[in-house]
Amino acid sequence: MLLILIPTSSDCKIPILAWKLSQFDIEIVVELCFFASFCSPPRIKDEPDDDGFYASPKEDSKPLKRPREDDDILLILQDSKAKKVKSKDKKVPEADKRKKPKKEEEQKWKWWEEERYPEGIKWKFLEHKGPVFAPPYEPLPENVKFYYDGKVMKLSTKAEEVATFFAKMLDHEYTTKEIFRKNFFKDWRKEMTSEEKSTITSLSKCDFTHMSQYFKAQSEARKQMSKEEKQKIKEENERLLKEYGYCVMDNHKERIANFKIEPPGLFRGRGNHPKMGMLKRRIMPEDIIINCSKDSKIPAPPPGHKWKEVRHDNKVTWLVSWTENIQGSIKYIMLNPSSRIKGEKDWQKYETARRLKKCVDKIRNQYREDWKSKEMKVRQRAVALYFIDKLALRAGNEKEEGETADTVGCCSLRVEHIKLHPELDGQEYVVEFDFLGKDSIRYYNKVPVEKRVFKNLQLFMENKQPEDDLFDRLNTSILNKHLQDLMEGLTAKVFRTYNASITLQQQLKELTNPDDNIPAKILSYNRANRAVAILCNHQRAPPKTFEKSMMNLQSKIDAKKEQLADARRELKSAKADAKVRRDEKSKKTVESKKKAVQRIEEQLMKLEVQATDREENKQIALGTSKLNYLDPRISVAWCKKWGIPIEKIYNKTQREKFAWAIDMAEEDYEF
DNA sequence: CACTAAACTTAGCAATCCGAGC
DNA sequence: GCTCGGATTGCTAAGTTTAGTG
Repeated sequence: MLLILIPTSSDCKIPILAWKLSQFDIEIVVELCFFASFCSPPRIKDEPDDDGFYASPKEDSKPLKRPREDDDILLILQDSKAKKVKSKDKKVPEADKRKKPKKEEEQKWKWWEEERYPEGIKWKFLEHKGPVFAPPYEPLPENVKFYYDGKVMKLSTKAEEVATFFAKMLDHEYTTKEIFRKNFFKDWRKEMTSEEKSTITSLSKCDFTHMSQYFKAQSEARKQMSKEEKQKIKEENERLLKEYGYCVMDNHKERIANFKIEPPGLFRGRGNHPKMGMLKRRIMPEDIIINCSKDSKIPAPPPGHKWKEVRHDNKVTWLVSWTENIQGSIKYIMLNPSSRIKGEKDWQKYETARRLKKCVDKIRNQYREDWKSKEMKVRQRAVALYFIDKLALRAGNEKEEGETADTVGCCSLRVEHIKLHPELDGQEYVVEFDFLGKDSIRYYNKVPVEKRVFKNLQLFMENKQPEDDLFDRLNTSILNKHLQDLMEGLTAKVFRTYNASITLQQQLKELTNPDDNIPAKILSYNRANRAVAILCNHQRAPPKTFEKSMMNLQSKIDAKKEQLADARRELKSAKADAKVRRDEKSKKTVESKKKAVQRIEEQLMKLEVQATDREENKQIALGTSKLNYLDPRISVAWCKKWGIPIEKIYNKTQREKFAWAIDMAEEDYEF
């Protein structure tokens, strides 16, 4: 198929083209959206309305995709921004290729205006300097003592290093925990000489307090350092960043996210982790796998050392990897979120969620049907999916017992995690959830559900022990396979992304009051954001200084109120004065007093809004959803629509991460 | 199909930074 | 200039999903 489109004004033609194509090939539509969204204001919302692909039963049976080999689409635009869009595996005559704008280079490279690589290929050229290793251990000064059983004991360097890890944590509650102490002691002994091992047989006889004091003094000293010294450290860090913090990927210099190797220390998992206190060992060059281009300058290992391996795999995005010793998992050094490779993926994630939007109704109807299935497996799948959709639960992979904290997600819920209330507080069929999720954050919620769901849950729980799986015929793999059949690229987490983003969009619509001033509008934004955070259960520990800071803010408000009262009094008397005198000067005074009152009113309002916002945010973390779940184009569009500076919503880092969205979304963007 | 390894995203907390108010 | 406290950044653990294997 060859299609040539010559629009007169680029704005209106794209959707029409998309419409026509959509009847043939979904993939192409996606690419066109991509295209449409950069060549002119994104008009994705104008895409054909759904039913084409999903809603109509007729379309349903048809394969979503047809072989791409036949497709060769070429768009030629007359406008200067001409770009080509072609199907991945076909060549387009070289002559038609227009040079990308040169010299726009590094400053702000708009990777989103470029063609994407074929599936699987992550880069063509990659060069970097390798990782920065943790600084070597510096033995304690002679005068800092360790005591065993009341007596001074000089430790070998290795044993001492591990001891310092413990000493540095002495104030933490977890050094009192049995598991932590047991794990620590076991691993510490492995680092001891045989004499040390035979002497040090009990952790409770170890006295780290002197060491601990020394470290406290050290960190105090660090705070007290002179400006020059601090400046020097800062410069050293900048040098390190400059040298190791960037790589070259396909002609562009890109920021690396974590170029420093994690230093050794004691592992402290989240929650009740069975491995807490274990020694996280020092990573050496011999542990490191380097990934880069064959034809790049390969990073040199530190003198006297070798890399474990150097490979050239452009099917992956990481630059460096090593295996960590606590869980035996692999750790990676990868690029910053502002990089092309992360940004594209992020963008794609939201596009997948938007595709779900088009077929979510159908999927919902489907799982509601499945609640009635005669197959247990299907019913369980359908109820689980309902939870994932309605409550934004995570998928819930099974975990190896004893390796990690006991936490669950949807598929791994156990009978003990829910309670069924046929009636509760005047509501029917209430399910009470109470479990620890990711990071051992508690999920607690009472949710009225459909009668069918309730009955199914009763069925699933029959003859089971509290510690049995609620969905015993289901796991994430089964669920995701099913989802894949419902929509290409659909997995459990897409529901979280979709529901988060659609909630933000809908809440913004509902909460934004056109007459509000900017701070009040931002409060509305934060409230919409908060609704999402609550949905996703993004909690935080109330800041330690919360109460105090609230009090401070309140006193500021009180002060401002007084100030306002004063200003009003002054205005009043000025007015009275002006009435008597009737001269220019007193009129001017009235004006300026009026202005002052207004200014103070605004300040007061701002403070009050701030107080409300903070109070409502006490235990809610907004960052996670903002960064990972909310399509940034929704926020950008909202800002444009209401004239809110984007800086009020996204800080510098966030603006870098979302540069693509800030550049392409217009005020009419719809998720 | 079950199992595991690998790759990549998502997560909360602690350390650090930085600017407003003294 | 200095200090306090909120904002930002860094850190790395803990998830999800995919790919590979027998």
